[in-house]
Amino acid sequence: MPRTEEMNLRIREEQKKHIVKSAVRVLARKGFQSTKMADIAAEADVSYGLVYHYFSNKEQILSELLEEALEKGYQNLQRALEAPGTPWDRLQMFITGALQSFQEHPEFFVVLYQALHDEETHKKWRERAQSKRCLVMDATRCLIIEGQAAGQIAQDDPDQLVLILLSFFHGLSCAAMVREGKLPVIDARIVLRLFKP
Amino acid sequence: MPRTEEMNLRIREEQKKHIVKSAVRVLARKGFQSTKMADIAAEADVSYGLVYHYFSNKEQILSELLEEALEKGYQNLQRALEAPGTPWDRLQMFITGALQSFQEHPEFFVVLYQALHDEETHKKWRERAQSKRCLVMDATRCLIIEGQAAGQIAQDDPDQLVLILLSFFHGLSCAAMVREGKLPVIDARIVLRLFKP
Amino acid sequence: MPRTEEMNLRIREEQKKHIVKSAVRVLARKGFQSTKMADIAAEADVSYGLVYHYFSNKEQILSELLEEALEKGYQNLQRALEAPGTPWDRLQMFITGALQSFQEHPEFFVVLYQALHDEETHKKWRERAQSKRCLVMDATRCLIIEGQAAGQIAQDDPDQLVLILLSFFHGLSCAAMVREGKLPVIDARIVLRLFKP
Amino acid sequence: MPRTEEMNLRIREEQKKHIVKSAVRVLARKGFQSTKMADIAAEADVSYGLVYHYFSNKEQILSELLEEALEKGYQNLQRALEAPGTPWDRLQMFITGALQSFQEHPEFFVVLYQALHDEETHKKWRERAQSKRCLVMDATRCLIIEGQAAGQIAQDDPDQLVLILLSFFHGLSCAAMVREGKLPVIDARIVLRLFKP
DNA sequence: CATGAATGAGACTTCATTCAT
DNA sequence: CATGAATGAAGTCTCATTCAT
Repeated sequence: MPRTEEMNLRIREEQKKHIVKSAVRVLARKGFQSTKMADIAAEADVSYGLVYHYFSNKEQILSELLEEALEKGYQNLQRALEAPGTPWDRLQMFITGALQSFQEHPEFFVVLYQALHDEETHKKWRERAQSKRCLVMDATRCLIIEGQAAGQIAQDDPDQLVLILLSFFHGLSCAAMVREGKLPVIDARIVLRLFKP
Repeated sequence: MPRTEEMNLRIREEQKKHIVKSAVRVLARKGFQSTKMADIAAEADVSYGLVYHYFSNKEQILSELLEEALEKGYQNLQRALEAPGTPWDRLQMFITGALQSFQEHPEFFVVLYQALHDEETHKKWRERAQSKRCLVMDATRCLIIEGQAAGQIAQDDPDQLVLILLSFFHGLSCAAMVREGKLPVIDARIVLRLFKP
Repeated sequence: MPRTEEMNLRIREEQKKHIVKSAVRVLARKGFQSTKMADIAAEADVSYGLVYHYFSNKEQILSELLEEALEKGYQNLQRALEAPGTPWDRLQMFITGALQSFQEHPEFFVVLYQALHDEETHKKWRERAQSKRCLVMDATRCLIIEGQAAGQIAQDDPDQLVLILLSFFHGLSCAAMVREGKLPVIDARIVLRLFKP
Repeated sequence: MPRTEEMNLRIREEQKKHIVKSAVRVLARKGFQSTKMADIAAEADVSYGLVYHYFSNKEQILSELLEEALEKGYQNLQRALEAPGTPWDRLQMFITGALQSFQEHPEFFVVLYQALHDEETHKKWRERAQSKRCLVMDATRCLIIEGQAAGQIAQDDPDQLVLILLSFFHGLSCAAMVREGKLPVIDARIVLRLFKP
């Protein structure tokens, strides 16, 4: 009895997801250049020939993965921005959500930061990552300015505040990656003090 | 008549320094794996053969460079710890000094963070970098605890405070690297708010 | 459906053997240093990438090849030593067998002699080759001494007799290599005159 | 006071000789390909720049050295051939002289044999070495035939006798090279038994 | 769908050779 | 005459990718 079309489709779907999930772990640990196709295949416990069944090349894997990561990174901000409540409430929501994301999936963010900073990343992806980052920075700046207008946030240079917050996020996801699980859970209230008037 | 012994020595000395200085720039931009020897040679404007005249291989360059970076990274902390004044004063000094270092030589710190996190870095160097990082974390934690005892620093979990500060430093040096010069100068007073009781 | 496990194994087995067989020919002609991986690949009529699929580096090929050569070189002596008959009979058997080996597979012996004499050979292999040579020398010396006691072999210094015989073998295999086929077949009786009382 | 012309000349002469003498030792130990210019310079205890003062390149050193070696190798045979006495006397003289040469300067002969057998040697030199070897073989064969006619030498195939003798010489010089000094001195009378009727 | 044998571009590294001093 | 800094061609080796089964 031959496999049904549908079964094949489901197998494809699952294998692809499985490979991406494995890839993101290795990529976060080693970086794009250092990660060999064989590493990804080994982590996914499949032959490297199979990886080429599902992805046309190494870059393709990074692409799919970054797409997902960008999505993840933005969702949280969106949710916070669109939430009801004062600017302070929304800032708090953003930070809390971000902290949780980093704790849960540092790999995605580490890969994202690599793509953002590594000169070797294909231009197309670096630019997409950078433009997304700009969006995040702008949105965060707006939120801060709004909060300052409402007297809820300290009257410092918003650019500095944004830079401090996002730099902290970057460093935190790297730390979470290396010492997975052995990291203290960060209390959002401490971070929020940065913004206290 | 051959070149004098002394002249040769000076040439060697200067070329080596020149190559390391060039290397740190490229390495910070591209990462160890992505950086080709040809890239380093091109940045230093010498033939790649010459690079091998002075360093036995790529790893050797990283070694010399990390040695220097570890030194740089630690000096600032040492100075702050040994300074007179209250714990708060010393914390302020440490943060101010660190912010300045990142502004001036982000390359060194970025390479250092790469070595710290990249699984591909030769074990010897990853371990040295990690043990130095532990020293920095411990010293910072002590300073914080002292400050808390003196009532100058918020009574939060010192581990969290340390992690937040160092993560921020990491992210900041990466940001400084990518957008050299186009970054707002961070006011230490904002960062210090993290520690305000 | 993937190739069966067994087929892959057989392919591996055969390709490895094929490459070693090709390698020994080139190595005997050019020597280890002068033999490029490309030469070996060309002789085996495969890409040089494939050579690395089966051997981790050039040295590894030499290793496997020397292992085989040492085996070959010793077998003949063993057979002769363990044969029934007078010492003279056994000496005759040894010489006859050796002459035939050199005629048939001079390559192996030439490579072996290179490893023995060339300072560049990895120490491990030079030592193994030398210790095997010592075994051969010792065994031959014993045989000679036994023959002398039996009055069948001339009463000369056994060390000289051994040295003469083995030196001749060495030179002969080199000559056989260079002028493959165009060499007169050596009559063992002439060589045996060296040992006539 | 500047150096006189004559002094310069003598210095040149001596340095050249010194470098060739050093080169032949290293070349015999390592082979042409494996011998780096730096090795030769180190053995001669001069800078490698100086080697290029005296020789235009590596091949040139080999050339001068082979010229000398060919000379050495032929002289002995010439002397023996032209000596008075029976063919047997002359054969004895040849063998005795050869044995002594190998004892004293195995390096030259080893390098000569390398050039003879190594496919990588510049064609010109391989051909010169081979044609000289042919001369030696021919002369030896003549001597043997003459001896056979006189009833002094065994009535075996002269080609085999020549091959055996020269193969032995080759092997012996290699052995002498490796274990310089620790070799028993070969008694020509044993070797002469090969030719006894 | 799945495997791993096979290929070759490209990076690392060595070392003969040139040249300024 | 003498030195060693500087260069780049050529070889070793890695690994992304193709393809037969």
